[in-house]
Amino acid sequence: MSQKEIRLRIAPSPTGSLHLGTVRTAFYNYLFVKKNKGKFILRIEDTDQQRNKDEYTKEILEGFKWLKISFDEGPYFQSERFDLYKKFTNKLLSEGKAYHCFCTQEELDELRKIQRAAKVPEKYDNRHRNLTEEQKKSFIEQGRKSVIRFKLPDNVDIKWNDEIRGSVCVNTNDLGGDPVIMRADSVPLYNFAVVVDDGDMRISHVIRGDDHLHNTAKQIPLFEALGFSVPIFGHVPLIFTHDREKLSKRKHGDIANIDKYQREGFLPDALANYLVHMSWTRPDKPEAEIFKLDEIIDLFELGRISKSSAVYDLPKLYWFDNHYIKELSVEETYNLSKHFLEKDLNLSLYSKEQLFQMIGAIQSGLNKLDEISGLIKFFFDDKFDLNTGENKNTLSTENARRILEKILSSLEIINFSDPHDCKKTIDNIGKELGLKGKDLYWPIRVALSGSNKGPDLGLIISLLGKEKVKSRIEKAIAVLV
RNA sequence: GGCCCCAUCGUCUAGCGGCCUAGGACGUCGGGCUUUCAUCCCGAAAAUCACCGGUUCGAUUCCGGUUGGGGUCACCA
Repeated sequence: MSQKEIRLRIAPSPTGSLHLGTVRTAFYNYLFVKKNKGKFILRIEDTDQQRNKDEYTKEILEGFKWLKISFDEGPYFQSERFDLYKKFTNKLLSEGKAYHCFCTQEELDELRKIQRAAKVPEKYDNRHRNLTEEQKKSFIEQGRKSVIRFKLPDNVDIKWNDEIRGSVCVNTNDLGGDPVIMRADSVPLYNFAVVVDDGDMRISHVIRGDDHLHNTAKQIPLFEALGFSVPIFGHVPLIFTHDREKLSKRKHGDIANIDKYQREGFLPDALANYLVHMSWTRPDKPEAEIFKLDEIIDLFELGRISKSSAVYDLPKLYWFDNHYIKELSVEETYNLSKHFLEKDLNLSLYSKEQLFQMIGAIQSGLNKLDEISGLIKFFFDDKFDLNTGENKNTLSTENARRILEKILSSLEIINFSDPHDCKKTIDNIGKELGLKGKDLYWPIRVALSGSNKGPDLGLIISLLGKEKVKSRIEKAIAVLV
């Protein structure tokens, strides 16, 4: 046998924006492709005209771009390949491997009702599998439409060696009866379109979510019936919520969709690292959790992907993101968060250098980039509340008043151009008044920034400048009264 | 309910028969460094390796069962 080309695909459906689980399997696919010098293909599974939306397709494409996942082929759209599905349906039909089923929805519902009452598994009973010509004619004369079903072999164990789970076996009798592969309006159904495409595109490895395990058992006979070679499968564990159920677009849209992470300013490298590391550790040094995708390509093995589902944990994601944010230069951080800053703040108030100083002072505390505005907002306006409990407590002491008044009268001797000088002046004032530490700094902090925590005080004073320091301290003193 | 999958600290995991009185990371708590917060550094608590039987001189590691959790059972994908 000649060496088969390594070809993998990711096949999202535009019935929603890009799902976190899809992204994770995409990363695993990507890693495997790169390691084996294969081709990566993007296919959009848009056969469900009811639920598809163009904007989702756009979001999916943009999502992959943002994540720096690129494809060698595609995107292919299933909606543009209906002729192909039709052709293969006819092939199966002519070979007697598929048949017309004239059942109405009502008949199917009735069947299910009976099965449920009898407490037997609900499945199609293949009743139209061997219709006579007369019966068919009669149905057609009644004006009934027909779908096309695939003849699933009876009572056969479908076995495959899963790259992640090991050997898996499902009996065809537990697959729900002969599956519909094409509707009366010639729209192909998922399990059929997938097999036609995977076969036609010569996909060598199908790495997909665990929830497809039974679909795989359904699809293998289809590959064989169609005359395609069966790809190698690998089923990656699902992502769970803390409630231990699978992360779904509908129920957990707030965390399941990738655009959230894009919008809130997570770094793609952090997301990739977190998602991959969730179920995979490097073999050379498992304790090394921080890695970029490109660093682990050679180390990657599907077999090291954990079999059990992993619970999504935001704090851990934050830790990864914080790590990568700290690796950024101030300028990179500025560029990446510029749209947040421009939206929330009047940037013209400060020079770029001053902005860089602000960012440099708070960068190491960021879990995600959109937190940045909130942390430096006080530089831009004094709309913070001095009357809240903690602020009020800090300001309403006799010492606070002495400090603030002293600063007001010392405005002329402060060298605002240098943070260190600013700090030194404050310390000198402290010495004069016999105050230091919190007693000295907190009232000033609160008066200038509305909080007793934040960046270096000297930096705050320096960047704020004489006028703002003056007005804010006056305002604070007024509150004391 | 049928079928299938899974099972180590709260969470993610290392472990592939003796190195394990189970290691790392996040989180939590305590301490140090800082005027404060964050970062950083140090330390602690945290898993009778779900349970019960085997196999073995020896099981977290192998086998079987039980329990628990999950997935899936469409003319959705």
